[in-house]
Amino acid sequence: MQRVSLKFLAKELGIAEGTVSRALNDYPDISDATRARVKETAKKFNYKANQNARRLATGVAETVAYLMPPNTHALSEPFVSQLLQGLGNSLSKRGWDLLVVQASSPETEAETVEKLSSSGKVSGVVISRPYKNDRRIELLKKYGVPFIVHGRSVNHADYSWYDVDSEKAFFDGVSYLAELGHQRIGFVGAPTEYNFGQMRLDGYRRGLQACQLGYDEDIAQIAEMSDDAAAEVAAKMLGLSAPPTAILCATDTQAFGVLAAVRAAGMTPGKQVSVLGYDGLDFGKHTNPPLTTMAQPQSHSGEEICDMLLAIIDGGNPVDYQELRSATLVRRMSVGPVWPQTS
Amino acid sequence: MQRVSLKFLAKELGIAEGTVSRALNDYPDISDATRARVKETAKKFNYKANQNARRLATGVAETVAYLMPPNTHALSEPFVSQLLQGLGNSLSKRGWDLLVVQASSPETEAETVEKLSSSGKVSGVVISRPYKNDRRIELLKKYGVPFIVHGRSVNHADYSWYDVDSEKAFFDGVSYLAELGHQRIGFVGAPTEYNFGQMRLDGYRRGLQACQLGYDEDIAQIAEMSDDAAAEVAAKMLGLSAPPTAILCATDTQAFGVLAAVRAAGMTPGKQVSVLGYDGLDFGKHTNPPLTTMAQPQSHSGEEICDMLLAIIDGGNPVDYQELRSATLVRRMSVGPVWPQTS
DNA sequence: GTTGATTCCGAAAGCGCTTTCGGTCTAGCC
DNA sequence: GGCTAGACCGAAAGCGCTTTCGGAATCAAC
Repeated sequence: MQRVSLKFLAKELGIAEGTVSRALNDYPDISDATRARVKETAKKFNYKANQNARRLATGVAETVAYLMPPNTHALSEPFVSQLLQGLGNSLSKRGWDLLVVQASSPETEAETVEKLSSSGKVSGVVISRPYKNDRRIELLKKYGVPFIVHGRSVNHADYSWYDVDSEKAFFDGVSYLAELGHQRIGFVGAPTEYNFGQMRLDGYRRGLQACQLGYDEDIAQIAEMSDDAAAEVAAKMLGLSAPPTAILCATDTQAFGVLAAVRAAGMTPGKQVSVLGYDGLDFGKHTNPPLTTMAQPQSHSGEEICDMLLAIIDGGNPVDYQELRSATLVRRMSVGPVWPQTS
Repeated sequence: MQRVSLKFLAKELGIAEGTVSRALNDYPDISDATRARVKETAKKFNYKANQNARRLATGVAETVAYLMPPNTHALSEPFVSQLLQGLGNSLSKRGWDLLVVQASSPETEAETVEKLSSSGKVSGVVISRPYKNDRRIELLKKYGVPFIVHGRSVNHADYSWYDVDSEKAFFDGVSYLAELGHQRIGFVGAPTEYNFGQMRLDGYRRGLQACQLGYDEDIAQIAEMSDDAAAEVAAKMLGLSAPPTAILCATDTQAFGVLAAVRAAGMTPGKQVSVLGYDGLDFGKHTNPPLTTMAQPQSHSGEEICDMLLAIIDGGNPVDYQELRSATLVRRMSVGPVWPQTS
């Protein structure tokens, strides 16, 4: 396979390399006639510019990187493929590339970001699920690489982010449960090193206060974001002398585990104890019973994030690109009014 | 931020650019002393080679692309993130990049492959879910780009692939169901334009034959790979005068829908009608009832595929890299012995 | 002290593209 | 018909790195 280069085309057409390049890139100083001629033979020989050369010459990478959260389990991170798809979609429209980068471990995340920033191979990066104080964000700011974070760290005033107001969602979740008569509302939270874990916990606590309910740490526990870990925690709560009548979960995946724990305790979710998830995973339709959950409007988050990032790359001010979406309740079967006391 | 280049380092050290480069790349003709000196100041200034330049110069892209299946729904493609994770993991160990490429539509897939192959930006590509006769595979062969397909097309003798023997799995699945006394075994298949769809159908039919059961197309239907589409098809089967007592599904996602259809018909999956899935999704634990399924050993498929691809890129013969794995049955609750006739 | 082999490094030529700069050629004007 | 403007294109520099080649320096050996 003879690589067809600019030089080749130039020789073929009998004109200069630079002219071919300009013709292909629609420079105004090329006559329509030669432009047409060039484009035609380019197509004829199926010419595709060598991206590495082009990028070296222009200095623009035309690539954005997505930094995968480390050690994710398929079940725990369904949002990743959605996001990726959206990003890839928008990017390809512009002819840009999507690089998926993975740190081998949480410790090397910072280093990974550093390498990414200084290797010149990306024009922007998006990261997910920030910690409360996220090293990666600092690095990205330091290097001046355009970026946007999917989520928010504690101090999120001076960069671009896209997030769902989960604090409010959990606040509302508690209210919703309280309106159904629940007085003992449990919480299975996500690790608070993640800011979203903290925010959801905060929302839960604020909700409790607003409803005049006390916070009891026996029924407000943090669990790893897996179904099994959540199930374990929930089982303990359920075994308490004063068990919760409803349990709010930081993620749907955890809620799946909690559902299992409730059933394992011989009770029916949605009856003796309600469970409310968060994420809005489609899978929730199929659980036993179907999971009531607070859904993130994540259908097009990838596209939106991409557009925001591109805007920043094009010179926009990051601070102008901060989007806060809100979750919506999707009622299925796992939440019901408080069950009459049986004891 | 002053970009620190080779030239910068050279000036800093008072030696030639080429020398710095060779020192960094461990050429044998550099004294230990200068090599050490170079590496030290490189680290000091946090030098990271410009990848575009390096790739242009060496001609090797150090990048592999994963071609995303077009229009996938999160629910239908949980394998994607697993695969991506495995690929990314293995690649990053070698310092390579993972490009995620998406065709905007099935029609443009070929073009996308073409652009990928001739733009020089990838050293290898992996594609998923081939069609029976896959244009992409032909193109990849034509361009001589190392690649490996996750799955197999019909003629798979002369390229590298990694697949699970789903034909056998479905054959076994039928036998398993037959042993439980089922005589009318239905099938909800995947579109047969995909070779895996065809193979699973073939396995099903072969299984039927082996068990001396007739093939009845009323209860062997193809559906799109979504829960809803499968549910619709299953509902029709269940409404037949001679409905199946067990239904085999091409994918777990479809099985979820079938489960729902069975329940909607007022029956209990695993009792009046058994349903058997394929994929082994973790989520199957949480369905109602938990889904019995044939699990792909996909835990490390990404890593394995990556290793195979790298071996080919390093000069291996593609034909030497063909891996056929087998599925294993994971028994949960959705399959049971044939239910006593009620009519 | 000359030679020959070694070791180490500098110089320079690319890789394939972009982009600036200047020059030629035609058209338009008085 | 000379002059100025465009219009259009060729030439060449450069992006940041790799790699080959040859030369200088060092060393050992006779």
